[in-house]
Amino acid sequence: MRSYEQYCAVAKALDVVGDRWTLLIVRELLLRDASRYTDLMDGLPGIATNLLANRLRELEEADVLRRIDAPPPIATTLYELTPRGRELASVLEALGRWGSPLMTKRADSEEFRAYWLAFPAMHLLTDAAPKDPPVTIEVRTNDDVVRLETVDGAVRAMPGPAEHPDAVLTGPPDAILGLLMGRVEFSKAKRRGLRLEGSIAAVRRLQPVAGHTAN
Amino acid sequence: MRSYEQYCAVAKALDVVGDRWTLLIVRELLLRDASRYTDLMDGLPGIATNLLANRLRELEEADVLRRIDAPPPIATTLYELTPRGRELASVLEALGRWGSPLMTKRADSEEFRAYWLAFPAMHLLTDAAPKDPPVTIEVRTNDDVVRLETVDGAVRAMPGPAEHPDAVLTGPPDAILGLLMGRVEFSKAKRRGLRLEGSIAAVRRLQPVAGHTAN
DNA sequence: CAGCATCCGCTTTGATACTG
DNA sequence: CAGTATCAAAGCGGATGCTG
Repeated sequence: MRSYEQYCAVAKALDVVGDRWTLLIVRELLLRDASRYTDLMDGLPGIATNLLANRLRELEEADVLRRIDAPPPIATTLYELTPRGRELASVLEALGRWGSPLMTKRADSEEFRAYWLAFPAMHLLTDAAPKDPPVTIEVRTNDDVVRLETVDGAVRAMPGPAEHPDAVLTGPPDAILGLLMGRVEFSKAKRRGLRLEGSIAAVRRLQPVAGHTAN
Repeated sequence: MRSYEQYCAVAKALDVVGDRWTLLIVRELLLRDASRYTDLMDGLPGIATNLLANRLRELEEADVLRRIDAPPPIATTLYELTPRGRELASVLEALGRWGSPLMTKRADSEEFRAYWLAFPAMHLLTDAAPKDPPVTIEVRTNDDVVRLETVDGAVRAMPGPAEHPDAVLTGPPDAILGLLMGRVEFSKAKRRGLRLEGSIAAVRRLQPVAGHTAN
């Protein structure tokens, strides 16, 4: 992208990360850590392969990410954020918070990856009973599995199944997200295809932070 | 911009504000409140007039801003952010914070407006002596004047001159910003063209928040 | 197959000119 | 002042081809 040529910190930041796809590449690397080229392609449905290659080069020059040549057993290059790149987390968090009210019903055309749930889980949910023993909830959606865990009053999301989950949520992503964000009643979420095994109390421990219940 | 077609809050946000120039339009409206079309043109050096017209229409549809037809004496349309648009302040703040280390020496080609200083002043500076009586500093740069005031430990920036400033800083924007952000020594800032009238102690009350002294 | 580079049709951008 | 109209150039998306 052409520089804005403005002596302003916001414009300078956008000179680096304002290009199309750029912040979504950072999202992928924040959520999945070191990734292969093909992993990035899979997590960025719709991107053109030449464009991804260009962006990776630009972001490397801008010290946002670095490429590492994995040791012989793997034999592929990996991309990971630099410390400077990881500082973009606050930008992504603010954007995700602002975009959260737009996450209503999912259109059929919209792509989804289960690990994307880690973002709203971490930033938009808290544990309503932080003193109680931690809970683990397994979430199965889009043919993929993630687990949500309460840690010190916060909520963490990790890829893969849970060992002994307190609850298992299965169903379409918009029903699961609607329930967790308090936008959709449990009964309505069930009508949208949501299924619950285990403790509903464990699910109710996850509460949206103020300002995100509406809509 | 084409939608990313992803069921992800960050992608949804970027669908609305990810276009070129869009977040800078929001910056202008955050800093100057209701603005005329020509005011926006002036605060966005480099934008094409048709592009500004397009963006304003899109942002109005997205409930980010609204146009108000000012009463007869003014007889012009004004643009102002909606509450939803004002919530983008956190995104701009995160971007500005991240871009701040890039604000080193100003290139001759880079445009600058004095009121842009309000952003770093508000978000990146604090009052080191909040118990003491508040101070006012007048900043003259780029043929324009803004004043910085300490309020409850924070720093506020307002357009226009101060009545009885404790200090007056005059000089190029990068010297002023370098001094305030602690990146440039006072003596070096003077060599870059900075001039100080009044109390240097008043200026030293303004301290960068943690994480922004380096570089 | 992973990691690109090349080509091509289309859309967006930026510069300029023009209008009520 | 507040835009609209026009057009060349750049960027984007999709398909395909090349290399280890």
